[in-house]
Amino acid sequence: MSLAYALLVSLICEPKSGYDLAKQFDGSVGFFWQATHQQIYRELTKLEQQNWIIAEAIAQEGRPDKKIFSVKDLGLSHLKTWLLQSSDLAPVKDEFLLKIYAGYLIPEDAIAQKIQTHRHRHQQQLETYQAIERNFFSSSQDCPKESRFAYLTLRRGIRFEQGWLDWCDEALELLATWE
Amino acid sequence: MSLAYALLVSLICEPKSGYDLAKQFDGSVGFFWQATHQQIYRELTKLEQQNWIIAEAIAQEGRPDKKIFSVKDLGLSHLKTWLLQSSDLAPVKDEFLLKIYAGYLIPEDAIAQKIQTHRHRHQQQLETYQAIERNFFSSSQDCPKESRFAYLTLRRGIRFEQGWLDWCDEALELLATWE
DNA sequence: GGTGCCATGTAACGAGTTACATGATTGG
DNA sequence: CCAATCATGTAACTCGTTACATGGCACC
Repeated sequence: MSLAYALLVSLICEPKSGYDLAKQFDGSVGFFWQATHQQIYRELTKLEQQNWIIAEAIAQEGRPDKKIFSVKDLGLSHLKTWLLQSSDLAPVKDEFLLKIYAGYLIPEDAIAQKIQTHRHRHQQQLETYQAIERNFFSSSQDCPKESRFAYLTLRRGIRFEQGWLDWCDEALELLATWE
Repeated sequence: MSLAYALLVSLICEPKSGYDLAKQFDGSVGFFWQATHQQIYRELTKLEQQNWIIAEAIAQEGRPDKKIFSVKDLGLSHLKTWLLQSSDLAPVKDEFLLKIYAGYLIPEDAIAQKIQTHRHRHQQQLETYQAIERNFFSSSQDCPKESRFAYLTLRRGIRFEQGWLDWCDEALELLATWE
């Protein structure tokens, strides 16, 4: 269900095709919602049937036609209703933590290695977020109105990654003292 | 796929029934992996067929029979192999962040209200985790060997919730200065 | 007498994944 | 010439959710 709303949010910013949506789900909205292109096409078909969005076929030279989707009034009003509803906390589903939990079953240096690798990946993700912060939100003061809320979510991303780094350091330290 | 391993991890600690597993998925393993009882029963049937686990029927007076599952050698070796494999970062899938991102579509005080509610829920979750820390891991020094890795995951939970609280405070402050 | 716990299960559906398919264009 | 990008789609599958079903026991 949320996928539909994620698509609407993205289409409101700017009408685009299924292909564009699939790509965009690597950045911005993609930082907190993911979908494959098959899921997206399926959902778009449904939304068009329900009259929440409308497609406009754009002929292109030397490439396949594009179907550009825009949000209709019906879609927008459903989206606003949904935005006002309260949402439960997102459940944590983390394979890595499951592996740590069962860590006593494998050698201790394998665990430390795992945490190191994990730390490195979060480090990289943090750098990605920080680059966005530098490029688009140089000063939180003069943040343009439209992107203020996007900035809030970016701040969450940065804190999230930093939190992981801190945990990795603590975990490695604890492991060392326990040896 | 991970569900199977989550079940194995729990069954290794202590053999139990599908019903017990479903309940237990509220605590401990349930903090980072969830499943409904139907998913669990379905998966247990499959694991038994694959010879990864074995069931023992326990007759009970005045209640339905119990089927207690234990992990077999085949299951344990598969689990260990899996534990050593590296895992990707868990994708963030968060409806709340999606709503914040689209926050410019609804009144600003509704957003602040949302963040307040959200903060309160994370506050409660944090207290749950802290209670566990106080009761079972009074001092990280004398943490019993078996629960050391569980303690690491608990520390992650605590940091995660604290991180949300900090973000909520920052977000509310930013909203106030922007008004 | 109704609600809730114990314990297991079926059925149907919706969401998400993986593989396959097409066909033209651009770049190394 | 091969791979990648653009752009859309079908098919088959697994994973996850919701509803329904049974049947005895304990508690208020």
